[in-house]
Amino acid sequence: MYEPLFNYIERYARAGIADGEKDIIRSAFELKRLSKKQYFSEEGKVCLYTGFILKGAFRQYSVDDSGMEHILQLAIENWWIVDRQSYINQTPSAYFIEAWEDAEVLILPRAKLDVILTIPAIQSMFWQMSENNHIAFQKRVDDTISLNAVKRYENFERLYPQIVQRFPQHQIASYLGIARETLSRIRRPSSR
Amino acid sequence: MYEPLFNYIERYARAGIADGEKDIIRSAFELKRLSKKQYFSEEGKVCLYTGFILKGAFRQYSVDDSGMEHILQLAIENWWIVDRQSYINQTPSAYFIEAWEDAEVLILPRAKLDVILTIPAIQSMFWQMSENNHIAFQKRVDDTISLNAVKRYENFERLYPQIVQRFPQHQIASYLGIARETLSRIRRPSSR
DNA sequence: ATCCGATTGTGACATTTGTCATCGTTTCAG
DNA sequence: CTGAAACGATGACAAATGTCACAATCGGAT
Repeated sequence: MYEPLFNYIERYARAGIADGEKDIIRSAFELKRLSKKQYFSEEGKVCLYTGFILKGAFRQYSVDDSGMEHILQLAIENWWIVDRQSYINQTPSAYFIEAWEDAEVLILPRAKLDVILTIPAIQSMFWQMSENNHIAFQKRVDDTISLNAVKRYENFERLYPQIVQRFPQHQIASYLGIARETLSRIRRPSSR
Repeated sequence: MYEPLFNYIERYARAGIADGEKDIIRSAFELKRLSKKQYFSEEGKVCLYTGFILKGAFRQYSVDDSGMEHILQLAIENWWIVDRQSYINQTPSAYFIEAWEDAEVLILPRAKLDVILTIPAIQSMFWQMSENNHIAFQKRVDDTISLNAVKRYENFERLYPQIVQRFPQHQIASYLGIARETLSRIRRPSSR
């Protein structure tokens, strides 16, 4: 059950994990199952866990004054889900994180974070993650201010083909910051 | 000369720095002066330094196929400038970082990064910075996909009033992902 | 002081994208 | 199996934003 996590850590930390360290990790993470549409965390509540997705798909979104949802992140297997701001500072979250398919997640409570950070491979993995995350967000901002709807979608499709398969179109549209009708038209054969 | 940096570290790390540690920091950072329009780092070249701005203002931007500039970041005193991707991995950068006013920067070569990371306060400051940076980018993405041009500008103006004062309008427009004419119209009295 | 480039403002118009209404299709719980 | 809800497509139109052209203004270098 923990294997995908161990693999992930070793890949990103570019270092092995000792058996003793694996025990620490096993005692820090816990398995949680969520069914479709169940919340991993909610707006107004503290995000209690960092989750490593073993199975399933999630979306993280905010809801504006007019009730419109804006999708900030879509995630599938081997991705992490968490509202860092809320999780780290234990403050109320501005986002919902919702299972979009029945899911299995390894969850890490905030208090256990400091424990596993004593493991060098974990530290180095988190640095790397933080780095990658930064780069991805920077790229997303760059794309959003530079490209029109068509190119943003083509880009997204190229980068995350699996995501496109597993989420409905109107959620992809929301992620890209365009109306669902616009995405529907973009996907129409004539324009591609 | 190093005082603003020490203050910054102590504020973000929420911890003091010992005198010995200050010496390490002093020997890791070096002062660099740049005049207006001088590059701190360039597209295609490795970003050699992380810079802490003592004085002046910088912009980080990419240039697309049609020669259009897209501003990813604007920065002034007490901010950091670096293309993390390029700096960390020592790979060619996709961005230009340019002084927009005559500037003084404390620069940290990549090789010295590991040295100062042995100082706990520095580690903790970098975690915090990384955290804040993540939150800011996440917010920027959220704003960009959720809000129209007027609200994005109002937002920006409220968040970074100093920046608005010190950069020309067309660069603010580029940062916000709108045409300079559009921003000019937004700022026209009638609409506010 | 003066000149030149950078910056800003503005009108006219084009293009992109959003909004609204509606319909057909798919999915899924009971 | 079946009905309701979710999803996706599409036309008509509206609104937002971009593009182009040009004028006005500002600001620094000589």
